[in-house]
Amino acid sequence: MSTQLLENLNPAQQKAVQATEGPVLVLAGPGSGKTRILTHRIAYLIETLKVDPYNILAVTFTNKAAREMKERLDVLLGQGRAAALIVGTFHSICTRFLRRDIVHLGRERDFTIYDSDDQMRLMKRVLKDLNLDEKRNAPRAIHSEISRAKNELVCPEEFIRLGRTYKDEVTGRCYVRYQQLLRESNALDFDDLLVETVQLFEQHPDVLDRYQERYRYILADEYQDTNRVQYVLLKLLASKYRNLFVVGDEDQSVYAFRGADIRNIRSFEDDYPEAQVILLEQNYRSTQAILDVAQAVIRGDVRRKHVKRLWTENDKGALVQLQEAYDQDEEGQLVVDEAARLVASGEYKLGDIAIMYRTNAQSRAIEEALIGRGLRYQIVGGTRFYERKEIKDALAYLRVAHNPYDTINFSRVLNWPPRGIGDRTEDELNRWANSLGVPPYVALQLLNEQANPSSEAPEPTKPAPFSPRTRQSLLSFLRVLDELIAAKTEQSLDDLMGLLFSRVDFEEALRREYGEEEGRDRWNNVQELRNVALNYINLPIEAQLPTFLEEVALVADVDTIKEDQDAITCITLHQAKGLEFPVVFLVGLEEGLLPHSRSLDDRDALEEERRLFYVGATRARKQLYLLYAFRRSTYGRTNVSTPSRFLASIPKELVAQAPKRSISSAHQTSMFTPRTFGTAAGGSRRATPSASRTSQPPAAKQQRAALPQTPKETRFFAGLKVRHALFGEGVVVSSKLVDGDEEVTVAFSGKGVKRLLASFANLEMSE
DNA sequence: GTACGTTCATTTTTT
DNA sequence: ATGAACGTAC
Repeated sequence: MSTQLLENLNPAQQKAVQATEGPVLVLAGPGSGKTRILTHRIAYLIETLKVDPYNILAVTFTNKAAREMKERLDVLLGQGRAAALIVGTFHSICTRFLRRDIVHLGRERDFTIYDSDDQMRLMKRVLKDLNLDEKRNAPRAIHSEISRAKNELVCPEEFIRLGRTYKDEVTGRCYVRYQQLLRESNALDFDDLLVETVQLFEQHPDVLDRYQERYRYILADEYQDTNRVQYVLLKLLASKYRNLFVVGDEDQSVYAFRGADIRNIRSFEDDYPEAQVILLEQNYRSTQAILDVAQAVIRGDVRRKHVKRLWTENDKGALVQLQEAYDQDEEGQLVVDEAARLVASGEYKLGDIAIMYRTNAQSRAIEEALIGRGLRYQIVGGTRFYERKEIKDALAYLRVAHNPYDTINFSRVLNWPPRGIGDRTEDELNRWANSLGVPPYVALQLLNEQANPSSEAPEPTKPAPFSPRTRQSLLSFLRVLDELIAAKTEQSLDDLMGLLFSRVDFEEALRREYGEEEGRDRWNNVQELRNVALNYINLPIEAQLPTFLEEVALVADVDTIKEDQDAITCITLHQAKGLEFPVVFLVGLEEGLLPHSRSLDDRDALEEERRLFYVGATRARKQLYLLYAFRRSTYGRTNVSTPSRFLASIPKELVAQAPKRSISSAHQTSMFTPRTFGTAAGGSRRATPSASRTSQPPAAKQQRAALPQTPKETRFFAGLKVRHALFGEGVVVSSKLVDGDEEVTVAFSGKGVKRLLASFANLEMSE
């Protein structure tokens, strides 16, 4: 087995794979087999150093990479040998940790994960709560400030303390409120997943120690793209055994905008003075012609101190093609014609070809050209399946069923489909809930209690400010939610969705909203979601919904690329990182696009754009095409454009500058018959992610509230989350002292409002 | 409260 | 070009 482990690796790669224990930094250029090295290193640890796979943690950049790594390990080691090995992205790994241990931070383990859409809605709610004008304070901008702060591990209090400008002051207040609402909703946003994990480790050394003991060997890919919080995470985990094996390439650092700090990789040797550093400069992927061009571009950065000298034993290969198109439509035409020619020649298949661009918006012209040609394609990114409105709406119901305190998704479905609850009512409900100190869902339960007092009726709360008619609408909504909440523990996810779609009549609602045709398309999409749910049917019922929701939140778009289906891949340069294709078209190589106009006034940003070009070019194995358009329309306006400055750093002899419109080299493509047609936009062309199975961790070990003999003050207060053996999860509405005991009014999810005596009820506090 | 028309701003890249 | 946001009419 060991022989197989090392064969097909060159000496430098072998050296990396067989490095002794301790910190290792592998600086490796594109196409040098980074992923391969990581995989083989893991195999080597297990096979030769006899490390238990259980003690290894590997961080990859995408879930797709994680999946592939596990598959390759199964081949190298034999099926199932590496089953205990943990491989995943920072986000999925941290989620895993938190599901287990977030209770130490006084939080529920069943937290909801907020994606960017949820985050934006939450941000808008924050602005509303703080009476800030959305026009003057762009939610996106404020959110990205907050996100940046989180990635640098700056908490709200510190942010305010450090703030200098008025804008900082506003952002600081938003940050505070934003976190409050997240907590009230029992939700974490993407950034929180990492931040909370760091907090968990910093505040609970015993917990950290447990993880350090478990993960004695840590490996991380794309180390140049780590940001502060990721860096700290790795550092904390690795600080005990110091077996940290990282792989990266400065020249491929393209995520500064989300806080990636190139200094993390540059100062690795300072952090770990005993580190072994291994340099890999041989490229196995691309032809010499392609490498020459890529190198020419990256060397254009005059500030670079040392230039990695990439080399390859591969053939020179075909010259890189450079071509100007008249406009973006012709650009699409040229690409598609050439792609069709390549396929017709029999040399390549559709799946060998990728079209890469800087911005998602560019995909449209390409897509139209592909449809026109009838070539099968897949677009990675853009409007993702899970970001379609109808999908988000369906998911929103499920997420509220899972976690009724999720304010944002609650608002989302409150009046969808329209049920007579307008903005006015929503505001009123929120205000009323705020004044009671409970989430809106609990406010609805109280409203119900006021309307139909039960036998154990708690004392009347502050009367709700709704007209009878509005109240009816609100209560019928509550009934829908409660039915779903009741069903989630008794029915499979598939049945739960069935109930949702019939009870809410999704099909009808979509038809009403979008008309016959589009309504049907969207309804089909929703049903596709139900198909995805079938992947979870073998899990225990109580694990199906949470697992499904978690995986839906964490799939990245690049994870959904299908290789088994022969199709051209359209993808942004960022997402293309780590991938390779025999044929690559880089389109839109113009000033303002690559480099992007937003980067023009910042040297660092500009150099990042250059690296982006480099990343794109080095994805190609055999053939690289560079295209730009003479004029391009953006937002309906057309402008004359200039070729990208990066093209200027490529020596003329390295490219074949095709005369205008000659890439297509005529229409001798009649032999070519398209096999399938890409589905037109709006349909469900997008791949649905296949879901892997993970079992849900066992139930939380809750802290039990110790009851004093004779309470002098209430231990429970409004808004506190509690658990009851019979009624399950609930939120305290009020509490008061009665005859030396404490009488607590609690609104239980799906079970209504109950009045309980603290001494008998055995309420467990969650925070 | 909803439906429909008008205006207006909007696009960098992502887990 | 597209879609969100706002106003007016029902």
